[in-house]
Amino acid sequence: MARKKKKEDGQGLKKLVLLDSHAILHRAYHAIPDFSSSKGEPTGALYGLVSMLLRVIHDLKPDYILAARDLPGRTKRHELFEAYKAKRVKAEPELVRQLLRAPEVFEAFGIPVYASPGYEADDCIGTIVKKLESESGIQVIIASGDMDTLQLVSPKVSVYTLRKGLNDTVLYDEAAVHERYGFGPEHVVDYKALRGDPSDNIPGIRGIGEKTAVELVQAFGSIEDMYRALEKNGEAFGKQVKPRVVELLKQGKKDALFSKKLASIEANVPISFKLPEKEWRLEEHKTDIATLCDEFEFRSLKSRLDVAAPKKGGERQGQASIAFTSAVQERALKETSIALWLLQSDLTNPTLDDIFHYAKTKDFDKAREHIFAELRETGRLAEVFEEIERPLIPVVEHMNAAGILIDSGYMRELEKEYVTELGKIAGRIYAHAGHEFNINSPKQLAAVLFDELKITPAKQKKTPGGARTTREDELAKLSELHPVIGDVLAYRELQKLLSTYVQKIPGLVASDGRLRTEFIQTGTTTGRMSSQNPNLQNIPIKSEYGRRIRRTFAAPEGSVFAAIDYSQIELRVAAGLSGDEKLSGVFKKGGDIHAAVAAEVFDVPPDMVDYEMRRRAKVINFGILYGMGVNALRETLGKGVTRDEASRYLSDYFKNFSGLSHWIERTKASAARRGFTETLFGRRRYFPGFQSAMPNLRAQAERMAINAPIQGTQADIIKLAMVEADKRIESEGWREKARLVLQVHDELVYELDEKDGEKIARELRRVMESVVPLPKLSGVPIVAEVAIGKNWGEVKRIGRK
DNA sequence: CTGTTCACG
DNA sequence: ACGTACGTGAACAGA
Repeated sequence: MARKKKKEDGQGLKKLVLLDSHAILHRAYHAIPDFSSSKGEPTGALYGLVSMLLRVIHDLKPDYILAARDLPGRTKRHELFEAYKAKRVKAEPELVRQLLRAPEVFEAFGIPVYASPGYEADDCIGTIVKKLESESGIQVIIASGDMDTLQLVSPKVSVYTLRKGLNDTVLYDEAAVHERYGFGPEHVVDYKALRGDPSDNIPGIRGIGEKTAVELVQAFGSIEDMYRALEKNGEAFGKQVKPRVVELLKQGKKDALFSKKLASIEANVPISFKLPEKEWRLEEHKTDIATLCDEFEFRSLKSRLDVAAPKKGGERQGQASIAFTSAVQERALKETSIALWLLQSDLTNPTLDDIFHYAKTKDFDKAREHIFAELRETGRLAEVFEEIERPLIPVVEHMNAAGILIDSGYMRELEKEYVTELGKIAGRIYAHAGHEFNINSPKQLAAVLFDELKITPAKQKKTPGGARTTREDELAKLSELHPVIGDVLAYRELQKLLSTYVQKIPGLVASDGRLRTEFIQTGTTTGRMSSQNPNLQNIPIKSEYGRRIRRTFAAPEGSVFAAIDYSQIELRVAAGLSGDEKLSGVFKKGGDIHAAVAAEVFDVPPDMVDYEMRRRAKVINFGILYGMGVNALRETLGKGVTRDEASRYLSDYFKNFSGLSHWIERTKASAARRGFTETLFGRRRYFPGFQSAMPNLRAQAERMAINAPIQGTQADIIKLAMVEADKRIESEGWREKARLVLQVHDELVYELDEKDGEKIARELRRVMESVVPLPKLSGVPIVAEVAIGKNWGEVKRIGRK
């Protein structure tokens, strides 16, 4: 299977990997700063280099490997521009020591290194690439620590680079460059010419940032074409480009043309390049690499090489073994980083280095042993690992791989509409202000509102940094004072939705139409998951403009979405954990929890609870979950509620729900005494700073200590539900009919076969509701609701039947 | 790179 | 008298 796939991918081409040695070393040096051998010699950059080489060999399975490097001394670019790479000349001695030893690594791997005095590695790479492009049958992949070589991408050339840290790699081919920038590789230099590149000291045009540069290149292509358009017909140009930008372009023409020269990679470096006669084989270099790993004390890297003696035949045997051990290693790294996170919940998404650091060893096997031994000592944490986190790994992997279908056409419609609307609102704001300014700048906005328009808040709130705040909730209080406030609030909402979602998502959709996030199992201190690149756990819903964004999340032909969410799960958990009889009683009886609590707190019969009473009860209910104090409650209730009233609400609440009140006190005390809190299933969160003398810090720790077991138990429950639901899908034979696509803390979204959707959804709900045995939560039932629809924005509740 | 703001639960 | 709600990720401005 794997072999066949490989052939199709490669289309019969030989793969050549071209490495930028120093770029990788620099990157690795900063990612792993304080790695050293037992003799105290710094080895982080070298470790990163070897790790990257092994990764490249495993991921790309090259037929040839070459490298290029810079030589010390002035380059052609220095002659062009004195400041060029000024920031880089002073490398730290720890890095220099490692740069000097890098040739040993390439020697061991049997990789030839090209260099030419006066030229940079990129230029050597450019030259080699150009020579190879005319040669048929070779596919080139440039492996680099930065994005400088993107301009070389072509149908036969792609760039393999590190997104962040050392483990997250990405492969840019032409389509990926288009996806990332909205223009092709041939215009990457034009983009740099405008925007500049601070890390390379390419100036660009001051005042033009990423966004403007992208727009200009998309509109005009090369900067030469752009300036031609500007000079030939300034009026037409002015219609397309903001006056401010036109002015910057005129002023900065010299800078732009010069920057383009600096950013351009040369293809005429005098090197005698010839394709090696023999293809590169891992098998032939294994012994040398192993010796090198011993020398540098890279035990875990050596173990990636350390496989059973190759069997006869199969020319790719060596590489297949590496692929296999690497997969095993990755899984072991996962199983281990989760364990570490359970022990140290503040250490979200721990890396290999965190593991080494914690276990005080660079031997992976020893580190793993150490961490799991500690986990077993705590007893219940080991259970959380075995029962919840470990079985969850494949479920999350599947969810990440599945992605979710996006209706890109609809998204583009939204973009047009939002852009138009935003323009109108901005126009009104400028009219009020009497001039244009950057509404996105809190500083400029504050100046306009508070100085120029003289809008005076009753109480001028400050940001933590001391500036006058322009936060939504503070501005909302001023809406009666000036009509511009409403426009500013509307502008903010739309601008946020537009830039964060509507304009961002289409560029992230893969060629199969699906958007893939990375759900991180260890992403929070409380036990919840997080989602990134992009974050799909904060897709809007509250406003109509926001809800329409959810409508672009679509079920494919023949499928429906089922969104199954827990109903008031945190409050139920609080009732269950505390065992508070009244609160538990309300949940056992069923019905409207906020109204029921209002009846108790305001001491009226249930049918006398009005809208405002229910609203206040709801605010208090949520506040309790976060350990809210009197002042925060007063502020959140709003509507002129006084401090005394707020204080009375709280005391009435705790008088009524004394079980909850006692639980809160017990939890605080226990956190202070033991240094951690525990969820229903035994997950811990540690509080190192609980003993702080400063009252505000202590209060903050107390609030966290109340919230952690509640939020954490909720996380336990939904994670367990994900595992159990997956088991059910397997045992019922629903693999083809049901797949989990999203988890949003209290909600699971499945893509279900249209015909059996309702049936399957009801069963999954039952699974979600039954993962916690009733007595475990003082008899408080866990309830989930099912909603079904063709897209995420239009799911409709279905009954229980 | 930090501070501010804001989307979600 | 006061800086007081928990947990995230992301865009943008400005240094």
